[in-house]
Amino acid sequence: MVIGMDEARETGSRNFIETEIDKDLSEGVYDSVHTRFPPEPNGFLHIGHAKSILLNYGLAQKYHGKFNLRFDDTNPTKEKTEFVESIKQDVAWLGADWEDRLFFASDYFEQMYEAAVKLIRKGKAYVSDLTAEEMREYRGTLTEPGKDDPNRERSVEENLTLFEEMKNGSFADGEKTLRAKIDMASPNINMRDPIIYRVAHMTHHNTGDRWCIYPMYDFAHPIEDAIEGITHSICTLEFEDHRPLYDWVVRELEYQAPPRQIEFAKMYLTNVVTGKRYIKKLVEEGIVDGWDDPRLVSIAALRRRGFTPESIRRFVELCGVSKSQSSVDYAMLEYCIREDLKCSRPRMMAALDPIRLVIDNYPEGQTEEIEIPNNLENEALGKRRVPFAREVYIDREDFMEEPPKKYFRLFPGNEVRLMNAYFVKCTGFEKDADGNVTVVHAEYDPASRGGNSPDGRKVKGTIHWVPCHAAVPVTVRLYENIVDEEKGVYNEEDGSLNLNPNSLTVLEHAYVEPALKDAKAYESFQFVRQGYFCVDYKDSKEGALVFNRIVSLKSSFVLPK
RNA sequence: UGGGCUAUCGCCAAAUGGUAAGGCAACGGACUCUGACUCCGUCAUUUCAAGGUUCGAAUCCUUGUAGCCCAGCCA
Repeated sequence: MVIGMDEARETGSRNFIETEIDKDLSEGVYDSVHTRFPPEPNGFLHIGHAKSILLNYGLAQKYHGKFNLRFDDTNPTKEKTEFVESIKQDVAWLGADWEDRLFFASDYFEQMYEAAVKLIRKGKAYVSDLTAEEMREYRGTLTEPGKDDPNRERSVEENLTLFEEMKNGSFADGEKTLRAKIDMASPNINMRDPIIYRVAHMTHHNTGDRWCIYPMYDFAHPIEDAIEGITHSICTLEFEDHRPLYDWVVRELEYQAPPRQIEFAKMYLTNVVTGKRYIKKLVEEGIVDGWDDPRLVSIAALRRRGFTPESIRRFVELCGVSKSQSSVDYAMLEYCIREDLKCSRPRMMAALDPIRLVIDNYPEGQTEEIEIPNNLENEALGKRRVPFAREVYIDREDFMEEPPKKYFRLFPGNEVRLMNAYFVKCTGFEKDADGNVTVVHAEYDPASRGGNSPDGRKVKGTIHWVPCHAAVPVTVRLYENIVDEEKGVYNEEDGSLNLNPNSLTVLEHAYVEPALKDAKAYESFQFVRQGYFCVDYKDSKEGALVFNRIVSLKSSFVLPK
């Protein structure tokens, strides 16, 4: 809750990264904070990236520092320009403002080349002739130390010449590499003379054919950070083992006030898939539309599903930051979108599985307009007028021929309120040959207009309705998580997924209020009664309303089977 | 089995030697023109385990246990 979070701030509760930053600031290591989000443009962003983006951006905000967006595009074999645009769009949508600081690692290739030359001159790097396979053999194993490269003691002059030849295209891919000279016996494999430059004759999305040698991540990243004046280089846990190398690079290159790497645990969510491999499989098998299918958790999918940037920001903040590997309950995300929409969006009526309700004592041909507040908890959202007539659609769930105990919606003889309209009392119903209820009959109390009876009598139930003559027919798509809630995410043994067969439900004959004909007027709305929230028309590919099932039906009345 | 990291409620997560916050979920109850929302209440004598130090330990020490990461010319 907001209160809880404010209290946490007041009591000085901070995450461990803030604690580290406070220390750096008070010790004068840095006098300001500068962070960055450094994606490789090789795919689409998902909820896990949102944590990194918002963490880095949030830190910059909190400390009145700066935040950069930088594409870490040092490997032309994997990167594409199309991803650059989608990533920019997602980062901007989340509200992380990089202002004028959009950078590309590839713009620093010249400086990286110079840095490599500097290392060679210092005797800290050398050109290797080893093949990939030999390299692996020389590296040793987790338990055995590696062996020195036969070229390890090449002269500075020779290394300089060879490296320049590498740059000039004299060698084929894989023929030569540039290695840092550190320690082949280090227990940390990353320190066993890591490769810092490789040859790759390939067109780069940004630099074209200008280069045929490309720096490796471990060499490039600290340089990128240092060039941009990053103070805290925040990354995920798997890079912990790389930190000694990061520090080695900035030390050997003699940067002043070099950046500091701090690692945090990635965000995992229950019942979702983020792995490219699994998503690829789902797409190929036609189970989902693509990477932005609302059942997935890419940023674009969440956007289509109706999540707001605010709800995701809140979610990330609520989850916190730590170094313990953890998996956040999907219910937490649902809570966040509910919280955001609750007071900020109009609440509308709909009949997802409609049956007709005929009010027999309401004059035929008569209509009137009922004024309904858009959101009782937020008067600023105003009111709308909904036409009312003798026949309205109600949801099938709101009527029962033989009600169980404690059912207080419509059943023969019972009186309920049509929301904001009238009290109606059920007088009968009709069935088709198959025994399905087709029409419910009722009589209304004209004195109860607006939803209250002057005689003060109460009804226990209030139900949604839409006028038959003016309702808007729609197709509704209900999305649930693709992964089975009970069985968990996937079988780690064989990599198979436990799919939820109900992840997409299409309702062909639903009706919504007339106001929704002009759907653009409402970015999203709530339809709480049936446990559904929020629609997203704008991004809807087929023009259907997209409902997001985020309130568990378990918490409302469930019809007995 | 070498190195690195992590272990606090079903799920996140605070507490930095001073006597276990908070949120999600769950469960009671009140309220209600959406069985929603809101509100009130319950939910760790104990912090992976066992020892030890201390007036005092989730925090320090010892020994275990479990999980994650690392042997790409990926990031």
